[in-house]
Amino acid sequence: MKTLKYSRQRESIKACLMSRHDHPTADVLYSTIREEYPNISLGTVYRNLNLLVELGEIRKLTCGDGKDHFDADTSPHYHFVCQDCGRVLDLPMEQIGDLNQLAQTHAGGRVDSHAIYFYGSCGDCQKAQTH
Amino acid sequence: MKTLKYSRQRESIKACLMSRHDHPTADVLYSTIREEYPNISLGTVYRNLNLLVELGEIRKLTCGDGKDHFDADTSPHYHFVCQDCGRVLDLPMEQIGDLNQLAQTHAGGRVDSHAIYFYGSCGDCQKAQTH
DNA sequence: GTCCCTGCAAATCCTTTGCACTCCT
DNA sequence: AGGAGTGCAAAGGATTTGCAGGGAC
Repeated sequence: MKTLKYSRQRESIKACLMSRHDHPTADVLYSTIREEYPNISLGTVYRNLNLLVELGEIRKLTCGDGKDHFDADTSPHYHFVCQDCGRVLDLPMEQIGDLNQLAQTHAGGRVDSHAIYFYGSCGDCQKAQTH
Repeated sequence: MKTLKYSRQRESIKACLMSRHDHPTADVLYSTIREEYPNISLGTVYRNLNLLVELGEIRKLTCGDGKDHFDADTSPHYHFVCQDCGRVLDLPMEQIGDLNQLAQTHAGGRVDSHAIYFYGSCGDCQKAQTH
C-alpha cells in the first residue's frame, strides 16, 4: 500500500475540477491551473488525475472524442454526449436498477451504476439543424 | 456528391468485418487482411473504414480503450464493454423507446438508437475475481 | 535522510495526411 | 485521360514515462 504525500499541485487540480460542473479534459484543466501555477507541467496534471481516479475521488469519462474527460461528481449518474457539438451532459436517472437488470441479463455481469453513455444530438444542435 | 470507385481492398475490408461477430480494431483487421493482401497499408484500412462509416455500411464504436472498434452490424443495438478484459458484447434490447424518452427528457435532444454503452465487468471476469 | 512528487522532454500509441504512383471507369 | 484509391512514410494529437532535482515527513 502506497503512502500519499501532500502536493499543492494535486490539491489545486482537485479543487479546480470540483469547482466546475462540466467535464473538462486534462488539457483544459492544465490551462486553468497554469494561471495559478505557471510552472506546472501537463505530465503532472495527467499523473494526478489518474491517481485521483484510482483513489475513487474523481471519474474518468469516455466521450468518444479521443480525449479523456474528468468528472468530480462521483455519485451515480449517466452521461449524454452530443456528437455534433461535443458537449457532455449529466443524466441524473433513477432507472439504474432497471438498466442494470437488463444489461446483466444479456451480459451476465455487473454494470457500473455510473458508466452508461448515451450518444446523440442535443437540443441546441437539433434546433440549429432545422435552420 | 463524390463518385465511388471499386477497390478490391475496400471489398476485402468490408468482407472481413462482416465475417466476424466481434468488434475488431483497425489494427486487428489490418493483420487479418494482410494475409490475403500482404501489401495493403494501415492507412488504407483506416481510410476505407472511415469511408464505410460515412456511407453507413458499418459503425464505429467507442469502447474507452483509446482505439476505435468497428461493427458490421448496423441494426439498432447497444453495447456492453467489460472494463476488466476489454471485451465488447452486443446488447440486443427492445427498450429503445424508453431509453430514448428518458434521455430526451433530460438532454432535450435525440439519442441514437444504436449508440448507448454500458460499462462494467462481464460474467467471466466476475467469476474470476471470486477465486 | 528517505522516498514521493515535480518539471521537462522524449517516447509511445493510435490515427490522419501528403505525395507520387496505380488502377478503375 | 481523368480522378479516385493506394502504399509509404511522415506528421499529428493525446497520454505516458524516464530521469534528475525538489519537497514532504
